[in-house]
Amino acid sequence: MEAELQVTFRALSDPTRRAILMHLHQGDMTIGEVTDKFDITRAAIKKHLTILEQGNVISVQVRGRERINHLEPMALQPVSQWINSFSTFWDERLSNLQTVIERNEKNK
Amino acid sequence: MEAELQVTFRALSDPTRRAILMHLHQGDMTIGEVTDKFDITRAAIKKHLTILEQGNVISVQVRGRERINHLEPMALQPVSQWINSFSTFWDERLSNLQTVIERNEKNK
DNA sequence: CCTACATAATACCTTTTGGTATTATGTTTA
DNA sequence: TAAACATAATACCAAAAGGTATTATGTAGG
Repeated sequence: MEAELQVTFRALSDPTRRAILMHLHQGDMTIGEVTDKFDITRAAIKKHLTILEQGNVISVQVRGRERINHLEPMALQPVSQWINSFSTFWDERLSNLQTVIERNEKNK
Repeated sequence: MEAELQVTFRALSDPTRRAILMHLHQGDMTIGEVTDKFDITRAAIKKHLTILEQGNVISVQVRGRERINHLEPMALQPVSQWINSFSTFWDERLSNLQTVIERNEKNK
């Protein structure tokens, strides 16, 4: 459990990797496509993608000679839960969400 | 904004530091008291506390010759918000929380 | 005031991280 | 099948991180 948490936290702890996740949020991308979004070499991007994959934050599908990188947002859940285990914070959030949910109900 | 996110993520990215936060969740502690919970030197603990302080995740109050370390759970909010910005995940969480809130309502 | 003790500061070492460069491998496609 | 192209693998470098050891400093209390 702690081990899982750690690989995920490690994956998220670098600004470049978080930026990659944001890009993948728009849709799946090959290594080359990801590289085009940044000013660093493909090999460096590849290293980041490997760490993201180890953290289960992305999944990779090999298609022909390409590797398609796909965001796995559910992997963020353990991190979110860890954060929410600090109850003071949790209570505060809960009341904020109450408002959000009520607003959603009205729009139905 | 990214800068703030980064210092917080950095603070959380180490297992020892997360364990320190869990201990501080029980109550404020001096450096010595925190050290007693671990098997590493006081100097190493102090370095971790400095990084936690830079991430605004704890605050420090100097009292006489002691430094009282205090948890600041609200600092986790930007990280939580970043995670929730991945909407697939968010939608899933929202419905879970709906359940939690409804249960709370019944207990009032 | 002076001694004991908690924290601070500094120097130093090892490992990890982020990156580049280069070479190899495998897959299309003309 | 050969050439072009995308990814993989390896070696290497510099900087940062995590840690210990040691010395300095400041504060409480007898």
